[in-house]
Amino acid sequence: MDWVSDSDEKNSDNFSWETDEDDKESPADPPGEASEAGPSQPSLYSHFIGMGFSGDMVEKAIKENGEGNVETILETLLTYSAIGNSPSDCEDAPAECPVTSDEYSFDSDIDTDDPNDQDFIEGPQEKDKKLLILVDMGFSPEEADAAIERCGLDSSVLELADSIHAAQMAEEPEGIGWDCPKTRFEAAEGSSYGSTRKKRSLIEVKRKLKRSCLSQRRRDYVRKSTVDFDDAPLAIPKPMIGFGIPFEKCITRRSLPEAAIGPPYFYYENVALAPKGVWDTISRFLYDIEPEFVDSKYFCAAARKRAYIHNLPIENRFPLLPIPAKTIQEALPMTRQWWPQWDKRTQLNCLQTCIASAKLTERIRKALENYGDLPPPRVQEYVLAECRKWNLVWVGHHKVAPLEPDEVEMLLGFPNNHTRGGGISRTERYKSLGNSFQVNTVAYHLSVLKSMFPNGINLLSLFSGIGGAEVALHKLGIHLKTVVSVEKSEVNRNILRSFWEQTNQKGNLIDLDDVQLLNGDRLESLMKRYGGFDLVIGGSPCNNLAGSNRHTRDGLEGEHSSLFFDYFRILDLVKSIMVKNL
DNA sequence: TTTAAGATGAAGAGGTCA
DNA sequence: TGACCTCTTCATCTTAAA
Repeated sequence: MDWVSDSDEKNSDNFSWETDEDDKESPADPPGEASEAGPSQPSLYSHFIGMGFSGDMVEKAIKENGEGNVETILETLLTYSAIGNSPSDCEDAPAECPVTSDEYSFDSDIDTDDPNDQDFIEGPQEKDKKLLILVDMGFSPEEADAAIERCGLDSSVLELADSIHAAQMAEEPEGIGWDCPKTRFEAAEGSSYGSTRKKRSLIEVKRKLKRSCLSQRRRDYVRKSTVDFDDAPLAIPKPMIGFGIPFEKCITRRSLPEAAIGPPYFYYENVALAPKGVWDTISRFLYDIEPEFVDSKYFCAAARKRAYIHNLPIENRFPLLPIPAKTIQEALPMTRQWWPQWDKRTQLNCLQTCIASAKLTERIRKALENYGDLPPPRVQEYVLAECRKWNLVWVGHHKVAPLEPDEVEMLLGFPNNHTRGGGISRTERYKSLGNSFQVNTVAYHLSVLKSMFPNGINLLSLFSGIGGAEVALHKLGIHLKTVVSVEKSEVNRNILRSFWEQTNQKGNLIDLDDVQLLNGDRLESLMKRYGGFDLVIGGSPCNNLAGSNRHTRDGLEGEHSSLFFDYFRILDLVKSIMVKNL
């Protein structure tokens, strides 16, 4: 077993794969300690730099839109990228596109008297930034430098990359590419040539620009009463069974957008009932794949409405055995003797991060103690409402209680005592469990990997939490050759480490604490050492999406939930690096 | 300093009914 | 079809207790 923590990386001289290059501060890295990454401007700045935009564009876009509006900043950046320095270019945009040169002109907003804008126009700093971005895109420094010489420093990164690509096309023979499936670039361009990393990025940027125009149009016209099919938000299917559930008739075939096909496999999860438009945006970024909406009540005794976007096959899925109980009374048999006839619940609601207080259960006991087995309707209604709200179960006569952490572990499909011990408090256990995957549900989706990777898989696990993905794969009997796990919470990292040790894993566990530190160089280094990733899995924070959040339900622009864009950024980098190394 | 308790609504889906 | 209603929701913040 080889386990390496992020802190060990920094402190150990034995960490051979970590080169000195990795220690150099990249412009994509936020300043300060890794664990301090947050919503501040440097973080946003590095966030978008990591996506391949120039520093000046990012600064300008943040200045225009404010720090809080991540999606608008992104759309502005995509617009900048496509129109480059020529506002007139945007006039060639589709007629319905509301982006005018007046609104999004890049040059026209430059104040030549402003030293900041002067830096933007020209300067060594700008050249360095463009060089770095091009290198990060996968071009060699020589190619990047030659392109700047050819096109001039005023050229946009997009134009420079186009120029490099043109030079590559002139040099490379035709017919090089993936055998099957087609690459995203091939799909987009109809080319027979296997894509380079940047070539695909260009297509993506252009595609997103088009979509950003559509999105802008959507914002402008959505208030009108006319119904446009394209503008209809994603509908949540009913029943919420995704492509199917065990032992029921399932959909076994689907057509993925071609841009989504190809290594690595990926699997993204978040709350299904997010604010309107969130899943449209997530889907748009994740290669236009339709989300699979699944309620875990079909897999266990608790509801958990989640959506999953993945490019996994959906044929020949199989469930984990034994099949978990699907009713409260079967899952928690000790409650049967106390369960009143007038409480018709058979399943629990979503298991959240907080539980009911002792005072509430005391109030319920007092409300019931004056009555026999059949309290009056108003008392029943009050008690049932609180029971549904807090997932209370009957543990005695007139006595309800919140679930114990062990019971939550069991309902979510984790091993007994998975989160217990090792210094974790009861409150932290509830919080970590409330934020985790339902293992049986995820395992059902991942089960198709077992026959595809008989010798095990390399896993990049983003926002790992308490290791729901790792547990699911382990329970499926899929050997974990290498797991690069990124999780900010030390408590959660300790839980995963404990799982790794308790289950005698023989593979490598590399443990990082901040997704924002995973830049192209570091990913390439990891992938070079371990041979790439077979699966990129993660569920980014839901804090700003969840209905329970009364304070900061800000959608994907929220402080925590905007980390989705890091999932996308990292996934796109992994795809690009793997294509490049084919 | 850490942990737990208690108070804090709103968004959105879905059902019913006129 | 739209108004109205019920139900559900991977949470956050402040304060008190240990």
